[in-house]
Amino acid sequence: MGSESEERGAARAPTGTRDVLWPESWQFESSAARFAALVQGSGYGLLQSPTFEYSSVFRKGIGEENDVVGREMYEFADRDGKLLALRPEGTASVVRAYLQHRPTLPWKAWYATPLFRHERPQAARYRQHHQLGIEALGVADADMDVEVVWVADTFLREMGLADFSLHIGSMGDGTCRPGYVAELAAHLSAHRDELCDDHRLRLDTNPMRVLDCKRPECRGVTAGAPRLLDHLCEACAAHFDRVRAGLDALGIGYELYDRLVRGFDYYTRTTFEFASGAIDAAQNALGGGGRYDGLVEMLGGEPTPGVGFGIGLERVLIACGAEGVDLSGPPPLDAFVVDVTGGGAARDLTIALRRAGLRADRAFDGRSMKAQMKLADRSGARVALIVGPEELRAGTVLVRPLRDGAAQRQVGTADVVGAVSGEGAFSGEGASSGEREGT
RNA sequence: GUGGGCGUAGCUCAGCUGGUUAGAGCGCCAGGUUGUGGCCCUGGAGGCCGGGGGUUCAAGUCCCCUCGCUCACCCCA
Repeated sequence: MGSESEERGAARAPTGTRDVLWPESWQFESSAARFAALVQGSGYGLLQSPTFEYSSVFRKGIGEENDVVGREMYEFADRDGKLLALRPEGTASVVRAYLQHRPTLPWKAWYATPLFRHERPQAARYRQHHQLGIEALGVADADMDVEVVWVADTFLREMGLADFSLHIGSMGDGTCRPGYVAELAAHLSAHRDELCDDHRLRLDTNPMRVLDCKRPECRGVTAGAPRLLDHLCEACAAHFDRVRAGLDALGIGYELYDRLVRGFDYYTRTTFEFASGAIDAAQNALGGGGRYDGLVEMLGGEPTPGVGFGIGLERVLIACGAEGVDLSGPPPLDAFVVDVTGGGAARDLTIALRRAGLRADRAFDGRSMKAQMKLADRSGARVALIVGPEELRAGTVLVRPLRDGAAQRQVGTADVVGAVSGEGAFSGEGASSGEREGT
């Protein structure tokens, strides 16, 4: 243990974390960009908030007896003795920011953030992972629940996923849940001896957790337990009906889960989860969310409704891999400059290309032409721009296409940018938006 | 927090019942082609065989400890 536990040798990333190198990292930035486009196009604005908060933000919102806050949170005192915590989930921070700045309601915010939990790592589970999420505060309308589910569902589909299912349920609210929990507790207590070891003990702190237990002992008991959905008050039942009607209207399929209990205390009414059918691991939840009409109050504000979701980016990408989704790679370079005259031409030409809005790179250290050509090939560039003694003398550049069989040709130095553009630069993106001033 | 599996070159791995200078493929570098990538050929660099201790004439190979990775439980994205 202790600070000297690291063995001699290369430094390494902390347990449960990982480095994502190029080009794999492209999947992260492109997915986040896709998400941003979707939510911004749906009226959500980015909330950029600190990665750590005062611990109380999470303790009050998530619930002390929840593992995420009780056992897994990275919590520490800073140099001023303030108790801080690295963000273990996304929603509480958004609500805290709302309370601090009081943006006009309804407030629709989105975020992309790393989350930290000190768990034992395993497949598809890390100590630092990334979530993309949205939160809508100040709207009680069931149609907002539907919108939130639609956004999540749409994002997953835009990522190319198809093999996943949506589970929805309702947690009730302050009117109906207490009565239900009492009834559930009574049922469970009557069968206390039949429960698994863990839940025999935890039964009293949070009876609803037992519904989540996968052990056969608990399953046996909960199979005959009173169902939450049968105990919703009129208002909650009507809300849930409207959510379901909305999903039906939008053609979003789902399965009803009468025992869907999300981990955090703040949920009320609608809860939902997306589970991948493709991930070959125990951790197949892609994301989830729900309504949390009591959270603002729990953190010290007036009663304010809210609903949102968080999606695990790593899991989405794992699911894409499992489903064989062909995630597009990064756009290739337009040109790679090969200079065998000392490097001065490469220096000037490369910068000129970049100033013209082209994607360009070059070789350094005066490597052999063969070595530079290998780098050009490996870079993925569409063309190599070769400058040798002849070109230097003639004031030209040899434009050599690398991706197709087209013939190479000499181009005057002043015309290189145009020639490279003409080879199909930016063919995918806005065709003529690349040019700046005419140079 | 609990349990299982595994730690040999940058990567994926081979090293039989312990026996001399530890191997392959890929990747990398160089040369074959003195102005040209992708294919091919040749050569090269690169390993305290995770770390420590023990058994033995001898350990990458056996034993113990430790660190790390990994999978599952728990919990969760």
